[in-house]
Amino acid sequence: MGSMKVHQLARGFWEHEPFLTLGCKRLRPLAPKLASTDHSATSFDLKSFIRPDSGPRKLASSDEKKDSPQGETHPGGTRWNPTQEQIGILEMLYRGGMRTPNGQQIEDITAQLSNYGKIEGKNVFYWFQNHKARERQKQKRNSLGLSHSPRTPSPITIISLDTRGEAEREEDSPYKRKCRSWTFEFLELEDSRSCRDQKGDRTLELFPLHPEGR
Amino acid sequence: MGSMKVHQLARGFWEHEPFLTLGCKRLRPLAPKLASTDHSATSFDLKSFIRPDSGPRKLASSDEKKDSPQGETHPGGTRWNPTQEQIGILEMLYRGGMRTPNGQQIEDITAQLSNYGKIEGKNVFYWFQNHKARERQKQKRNSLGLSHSPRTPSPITIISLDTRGEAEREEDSPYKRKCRSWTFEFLELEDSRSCRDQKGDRTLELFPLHPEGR
DNA sequence: GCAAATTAATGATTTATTCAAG
DNA sequence: CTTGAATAAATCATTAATTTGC
Repeated sequence: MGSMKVHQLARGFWEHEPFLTLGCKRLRPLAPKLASTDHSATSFDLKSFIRPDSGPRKLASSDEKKDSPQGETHPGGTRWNPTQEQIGILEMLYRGGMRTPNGQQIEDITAQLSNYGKIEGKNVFYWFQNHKARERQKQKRNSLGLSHSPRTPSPITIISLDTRGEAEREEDSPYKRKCRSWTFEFLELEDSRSCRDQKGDRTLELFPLHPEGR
Repeated sequence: MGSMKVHQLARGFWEHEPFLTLGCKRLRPLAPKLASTDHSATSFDLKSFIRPDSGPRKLASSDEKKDSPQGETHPGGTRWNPTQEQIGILEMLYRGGMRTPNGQQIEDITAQLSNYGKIEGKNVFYWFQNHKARERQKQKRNSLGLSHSPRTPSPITIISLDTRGEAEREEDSPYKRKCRSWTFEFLELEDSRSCRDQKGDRTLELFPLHPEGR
């Protein structure tokens, strides 16, 4: 089950340097970065030298005054670390029926949640995506593992938030046309910690293709 | 100001949450964000989370100033209709090796392509996504159906679209970590946007729209 | 008791699939 | 049919829990 990956090392076929590679210092000789499925007992873990503070600061000007000294929200500032209040509100909204908020809704939610910690719109977006997906797979697993009682669809808790009769039942309808207006931020945060260049070993997925397809 | 009635008939867990519908008040003394163990009642004004979705998706397209040089345009604003020049440039970039441009690159490409017709960043993003996927599935189908002659990639034609020598040999590697920083556009605003206190210092950037946009 | 090593959760990206406009 | 647009699934990567050795 699943997709097996075949590492094809056809390094020569697509090996055409498209652009003039210059200045790209990101090309570091990092370790091969073995796949996570590695089972060897090599206790060589190299991810434990990320010192939270006083770490190797970049030689750039220390202009990242963003992180407050308290660092309560998320010290490192790498990825969003939600607070309990934020999670609570998000879960409540989820239970209220919200599944894929649009841009306006994300804006509002973000604005509100920012009172409890640093947060961005994409965090809200991702949270809903992940939560929805994981709830679904959890339910599926339960449905399979547990007794096959497909009844009891869910203990719906429809909290109608006065949507003026728009109904807006955002149930489990897959593939709904929602026009989410979004764009990129163009910030290009090229931090040294993230954005690892990660030499990509070509892997070709051989997923079960459809019989006829379309 | 709309008096949001909150019919919170949840299932008991959130019964005690005092939801203050403060309406236009948002100045909050910066919640202390206590430790995660704290579970105090978080007051939370759901200003207008479940906004009634703004039925018409036409976002104020009153400015039909878009006199397309080539007639290729999307008058109603339904979806992007690329011009030949745009497609040509995009294909060149693709054959040059670009697969998943980051925010900066998308910005550049969009800026360039906007000379040939209306375009947004997301169009560029989607184009690369779709083109990559469809090239792949086409190739897969070919390789499976019969020993089809492999499309010779042809000379690569260094395009170097004014990107100041941005190397970025983005090959056909699946799952590459790219730090694309993006946010939503949040211009779905119609009426009833009353209390937009617009902190401004929030993390969402709300960068000004491009001259070609909207 | 603490800190490194390991594991479990989950945030963030990319790919696959689907829908609908033209 | 072609393809832009959007969502779901898969997966990578980082952080918090948890375990383990001292």
